[in-house]
Amino acid sequence: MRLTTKGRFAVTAMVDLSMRQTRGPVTLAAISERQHISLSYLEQLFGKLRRASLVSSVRGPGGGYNLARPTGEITVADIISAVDEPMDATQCGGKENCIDDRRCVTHDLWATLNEKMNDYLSSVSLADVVSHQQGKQVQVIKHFRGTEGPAEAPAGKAAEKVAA
Amino acid sequence: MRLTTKGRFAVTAMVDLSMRQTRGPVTLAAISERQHISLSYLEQLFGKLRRASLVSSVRGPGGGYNLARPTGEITVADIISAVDEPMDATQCGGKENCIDDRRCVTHDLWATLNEKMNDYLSSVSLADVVSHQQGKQVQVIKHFRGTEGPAEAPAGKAAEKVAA
DNA sequence: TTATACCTGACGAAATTGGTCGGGTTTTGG
DNA sequence: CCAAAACCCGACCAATTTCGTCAGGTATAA
Repeated sequence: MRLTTKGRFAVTAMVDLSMRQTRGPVTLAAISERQHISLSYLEQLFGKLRRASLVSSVRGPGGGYNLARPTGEITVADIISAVDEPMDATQCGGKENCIDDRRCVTHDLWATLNEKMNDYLSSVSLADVVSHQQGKQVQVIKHFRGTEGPAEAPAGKAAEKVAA
Repeated sequence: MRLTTKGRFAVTAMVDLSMRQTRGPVTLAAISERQHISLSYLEQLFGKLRRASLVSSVRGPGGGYNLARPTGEITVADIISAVDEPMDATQCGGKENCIDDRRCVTHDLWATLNEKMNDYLSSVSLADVVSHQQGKQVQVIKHFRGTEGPAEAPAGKAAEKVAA
């Protein structure tokens, strides 16, 4: 899990998409204009997002992008790991042939920290970010109640956290 | 708060230092050998760590580095922000002249997320990492400690915090 | 006084970032 | 049918960052 401006662009674009998609597909051109991200860069990012099944595309005039899942089921971690390839960080490349006797210290160290980071970012959904962004706080969760089916653990937890 | 391999090297080195410093200062050469990080790169990193008052140096033979504070009082966030200059991310550079009417969306969005990230990494101390690393599996962290009050304040506050 | 070890700055190759360009392909609507 | 809208794709590029080398310093214990 790497955290760079690239991931930020992606999350920013996805938040924009979340807030507009109520009326059909959203074009990259519109996102580009609103968020001041170059169209070509957005195309690269959304190519990855599509391949990661986070968005779906509609081609032709009137087309654009839709979220592939409800906002409550897409996490910040999903987005970031879709566009930022994971940094390997353990120079032994996952093997256990590190010269040290008991696996190089970095192994478990980063595995643990990575996991923690991922846990956290996985607990923040697009819905959380959007609702907070709109100043409405937790209201969005109520909105979803009937239509969403059984609420997932991460989303619900995140909602509590934001509410707290 | 950026998260790259550079920060990982720094944390790795600091963990190594933590585990060895019981018997006097630790030389960079020793860390270099154990963690397979080049000596010159370590010197750059420790220059920053020293300037951030996270370590203190002892020159001359028998010298090396010591932690400037007990392991429980140095957090992962301290280390990372010492070596990774913060990513600015809001292309308006903190100004409010973003072309959008109501401050570009990225502003409050990243201020909030940044704050959350920082809260988490600030809740993990070197002592936590080391004890977990040594297989003790001490119930890792008491994280989620602070985040109650400030998080939900209207966006302006978070922005201020980051700007400060 | 010498070896140890920190300290500093300049320099560089490689990767990443953020973006451009020039082409496609699919689909709507006139 | 045909043109325009929009996604799709790969090559390419400047700037920056990453990771590291090199060549010197300076402080200090032995």
